[in-house]
Amino acid sequence: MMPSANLQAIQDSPFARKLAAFVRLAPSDLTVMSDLYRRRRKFGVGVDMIHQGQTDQVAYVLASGWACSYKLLPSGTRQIVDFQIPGDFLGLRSVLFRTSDHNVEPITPVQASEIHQRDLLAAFEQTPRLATAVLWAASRDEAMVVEHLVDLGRRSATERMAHFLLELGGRLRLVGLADKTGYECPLSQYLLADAMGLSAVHVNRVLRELREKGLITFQKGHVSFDDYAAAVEYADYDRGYLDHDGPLLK
Amino acid sequence: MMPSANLQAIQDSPFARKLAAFVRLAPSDLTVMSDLYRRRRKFGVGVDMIHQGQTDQVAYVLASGWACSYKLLPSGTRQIVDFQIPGDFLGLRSVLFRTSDHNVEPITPVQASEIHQRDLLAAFEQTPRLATAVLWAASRDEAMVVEHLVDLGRRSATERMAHFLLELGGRLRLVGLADKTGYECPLSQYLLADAMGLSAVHVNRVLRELREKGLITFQKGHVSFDDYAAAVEYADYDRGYLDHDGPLLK
DNA sequence: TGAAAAAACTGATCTGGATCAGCGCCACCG
DNA sequence: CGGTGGCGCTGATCCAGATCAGTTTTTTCA
Repeated sequence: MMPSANLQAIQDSPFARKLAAFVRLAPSDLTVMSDLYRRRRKFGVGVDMIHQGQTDQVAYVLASGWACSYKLLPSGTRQIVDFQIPGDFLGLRSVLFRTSDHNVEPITPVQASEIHQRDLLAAFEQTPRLATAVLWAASRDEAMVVEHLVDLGRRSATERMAHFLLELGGRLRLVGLADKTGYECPLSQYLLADAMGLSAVHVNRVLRELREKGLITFQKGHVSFDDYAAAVEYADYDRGYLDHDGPLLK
Repeated sequence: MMPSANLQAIQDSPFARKLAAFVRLAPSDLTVMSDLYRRRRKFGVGVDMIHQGQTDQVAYVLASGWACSYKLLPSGTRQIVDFQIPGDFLGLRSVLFRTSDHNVEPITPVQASEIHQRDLLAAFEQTPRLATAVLWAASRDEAMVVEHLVDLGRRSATERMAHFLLELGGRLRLVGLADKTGYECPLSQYLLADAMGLSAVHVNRVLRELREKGLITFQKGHVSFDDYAAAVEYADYDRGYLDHDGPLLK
């Protein structure tokens, strides 16, 4: 039997907090999650966690730290597809489906729980609610990639940045790492540039513009929403799929 | 018992051809697919097949015709996220996961088979191979969305167009609607513009450039590869995840 | 079969963001 | 404690692609 202190610990983990936003988790779900969560690993900055072509049947759940998934181009530039924050799955696709076609790299030192395919599938059989929650989370992550695509295709650099910072805030809020006023953010302007399809120089100017517009300030590793409502309006940010209160499925 | 003429018909369908590229399908798989494939519907151009916020537990497999999924922006512009061609699933996400967050619109008159959630899940239970094949196909579609994101973020308009036309060719080849020399393509320059994040005017110039470079010609609804190898090189097109011969899983 | 609408195409001009070249400010560390 | 490399920041210049304003060709359909 699991000691209840342990159960409390898993309940407070970013992973559980995030899934709890999608379904109401029973104590038995938490026990299963706690088992999944056991095998901890650390990654230093600059050490790829997953690289292109890798076919391992292993995924991770981020416990702490930030990472990013990206694709390299022959020109030497890269496109960051998504950032991973605590509670996020990483390599879920390569476990459920096929081989990975992009790299994942830590941005800060990372602690992550290694999850093997068979353990995940076994857990899904034990608690279908967990499977539902994980698939919903995966589904949300994909919706964000689509939103990111719209960003790159049809929004101006400044709208794009505002949209991105709002979305990141929504995700962090889900795991208790942000509130309505702002959040800590370890992303350099170079990383932002690689994600937004901009040059680092222009990222700097765009951040200045958002600050001068009185919408969002990003300085010294901290993002603050100076006028949340106006920023939402400006960026055409649809909070529906991220900002909601309480589990969607009771 | 299913008459073998019928079995032949389903085997020649784009849906079966596509899945057969991922797994070797047994006759029993084909029988199950044929059942799924039964409920045919037609859609005229301009009639949305799926629209934002819809929560129906229904998906389609395109039997003939082309469609596109897109998101509208308040500015009135739109971003096309992906095109659907015969054999493609459409709304699979909304069936497996949650509500749809984008619109799907036919580009040409479309024939599609309606597939209900319970039928799909029942089919998966009967033939796990089918489930594997469908999930692999879904996985490939997502890889394409990521590739599209890289297009928009980090490739020039001309590279982007070349990459897109090559990728489309690869997809069409999988269902027997293209060969190495080219394919029929009903996309207007306006549609291309909405997909590539460009203006229609610029799409026109980009197509001219590709023609003058001797790489790809797109005229009168027909795409032809004038120098396939050079185009692949120019566009940094990774054929790995699309162009392969024979099923990946024997 | 002829008019109207849609699509392809073109030239001229403008602009958002890239690129180039640099400065100042830490944090690290030998 | 002086050097060095990373990061934030700035001004000047350039260019890919948008926008504007059409003309021509093709398709549609009454």
